[in-house]
Amino acid sequence: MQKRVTSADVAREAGLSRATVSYVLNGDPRQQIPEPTRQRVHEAAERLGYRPYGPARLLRGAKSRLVLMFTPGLEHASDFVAADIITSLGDALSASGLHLVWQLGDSEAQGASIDLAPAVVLSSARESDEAFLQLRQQFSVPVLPAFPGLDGFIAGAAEAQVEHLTAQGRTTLAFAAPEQPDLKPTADLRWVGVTRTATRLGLPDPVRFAVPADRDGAVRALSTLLDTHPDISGMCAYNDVVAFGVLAAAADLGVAVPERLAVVGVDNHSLGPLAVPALSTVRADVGDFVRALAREVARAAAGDDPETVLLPTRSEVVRRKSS
Amino acid sequence: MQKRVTSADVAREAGLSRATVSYVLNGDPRQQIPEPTRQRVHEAAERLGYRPYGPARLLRGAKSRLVLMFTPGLEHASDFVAADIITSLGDALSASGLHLVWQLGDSEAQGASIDLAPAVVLSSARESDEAFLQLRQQFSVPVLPAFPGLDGFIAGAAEAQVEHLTAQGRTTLAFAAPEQPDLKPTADLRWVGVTRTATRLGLPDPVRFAVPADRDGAVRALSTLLDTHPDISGMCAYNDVVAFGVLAAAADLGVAVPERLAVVGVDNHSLGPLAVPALSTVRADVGDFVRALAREVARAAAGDDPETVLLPTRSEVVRRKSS
DNA sequence: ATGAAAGCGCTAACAA
DNA sequence: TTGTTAGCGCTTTCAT
Repeated sequence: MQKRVTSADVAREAGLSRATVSYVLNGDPRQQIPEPTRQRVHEAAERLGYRPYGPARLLRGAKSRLVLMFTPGLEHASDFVAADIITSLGDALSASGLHLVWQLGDSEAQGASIDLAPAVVLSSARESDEAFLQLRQQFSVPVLPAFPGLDGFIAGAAEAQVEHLTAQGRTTLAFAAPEQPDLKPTADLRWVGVTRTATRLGLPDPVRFAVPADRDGAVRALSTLLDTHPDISGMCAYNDVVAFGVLAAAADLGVAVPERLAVVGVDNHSLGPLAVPALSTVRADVGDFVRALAREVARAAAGDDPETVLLPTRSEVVRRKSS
Repeated sequence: MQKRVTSADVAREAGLSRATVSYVLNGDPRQQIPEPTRQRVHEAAERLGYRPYGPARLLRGAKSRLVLMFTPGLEHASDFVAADIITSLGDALSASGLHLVWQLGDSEAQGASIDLAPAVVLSSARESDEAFLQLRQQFSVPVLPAFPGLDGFIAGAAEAQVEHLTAQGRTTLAFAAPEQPDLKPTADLRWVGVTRTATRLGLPDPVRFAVPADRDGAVRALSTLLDTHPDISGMCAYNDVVAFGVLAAAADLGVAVPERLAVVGVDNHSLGPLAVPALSTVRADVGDFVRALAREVARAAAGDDPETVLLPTRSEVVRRKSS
């Protein structure tokens, strides 16, 4: 553990005071430092490899430039557009001079919150979730939802699916739900969107069924469904991953897609175009949302009042071969 | 921005000194604090919602419990077993009281390194990479490769692929490379593994070809390949994602898999079992590696000497329908 | 234009 | 057993 290079070292090296060093390095506009002096400081800092020490700076009262995001797990990150959002949010925040870092888990911040001094905390949990509240009381900085308006977003995707299938002349629909218990809340939301839209369009009530994650299970589930409800001709999948399960089952059962059964997923998964047949899906443009969220985070980091940002509720169809 | 609750506040509330508060809260074994006093402190802290302030603690010289990991992008996270490794590494580190956080980008740490005081830094880059060196000079703490021995790991996967295909009686092989330029280095490594193993087994030289990310491009590429090299019967894909492209192209071209062409990917992608036909793949058990890496990181965090940890070089085949 | 010094919140050596 | 205090590295007011 090499000794830390401090601004005092730089000052000594440059033959100046610590104050001058600080002025130069932070470009304090209220000070007039002659050019030669600036040079001396910069050279000394360079020579010594000086890096300001964050904790001291923060202790002094500097505003943190760190944004800490909590996500339960990595799978979740490939869920909906999360990966997209996270990546582009990072970029957008950099533009405001903020740095996005990321922690797995939903609130195990106990330890991290000690060594970490974020300006803002983001959580993938809903504002009403236990995990979210825990974060609120763990941190003394603003805690924001990373995916505000998720409910409307989810329902919107379902709406787009149903409308699309209807436009293709498929009116008797099924909803393919995932089996994982932790996905239940989201799946329920999507299901509500599906049924509500079906009702609005005057379609028969859709049928909900669960698709096991394993292929054999998926085959059995689809087989049973089509046996008991032979009139079903359109399938809204919870997401593209579930849709892959449906496509696999259809292939194994010899069910022709889209002739016999049209399938639509959600999320625009990168492998969708490579499915057999290529998977139709639904996706929302989150560009505006991400930019707005980044603005919102920057505002919160600066201590300004929040402003409501919501995920889009409109999704557009990406039509491929499966529908 | 509410005023921060300090240990002085707790001391005042409890009618004690800051030192006593600190002793109690940190459970200093060298002090004998009577039980009633401890109670008073804990109650006061609880009542005020006191949380120790990290920066001050670190400034005082506490060792950071933070491990910062750099990953270029999220796609990379779905690459090889990275997602697996990262998730389980986080768990393993928690067991040692360390907290894994994560930053996208390879060295744009300029800013973050200021507000962040990690005990150890991990980078997905190779030790010889520019980005890696940059991190080394940016941080004054140990910087470790997150995927040490990646070269052997990659070559090992290729070896397993070739051996598997050979065992299936496929001796004239092709290697399906991705087109993305940033994947080139890794793809080259895999290619070397493929050719070397083929040579060792006395097979004819494999043929390398690039698979565009889009379906049409993939179809054209595969079509051309099979036209020019009609004797090819086995395909090693760079990874499962590329393998999906090959499967899609084969389906579109009416090339029977595995009868006409056996396909093997790498990574055990979660969608592999749902491909049409289910995708054979190759994967290494990284459990031991992750545990060893966690130990290594903990050791580095404690300032102990490093010990070499390497990714496994042996991969096992997950045989499914495509081979 | 530059320097001296205070203080952010915390821990630990030293006093009482 | 508990309190006093120095000092970690940094910024910034105030004095020179």
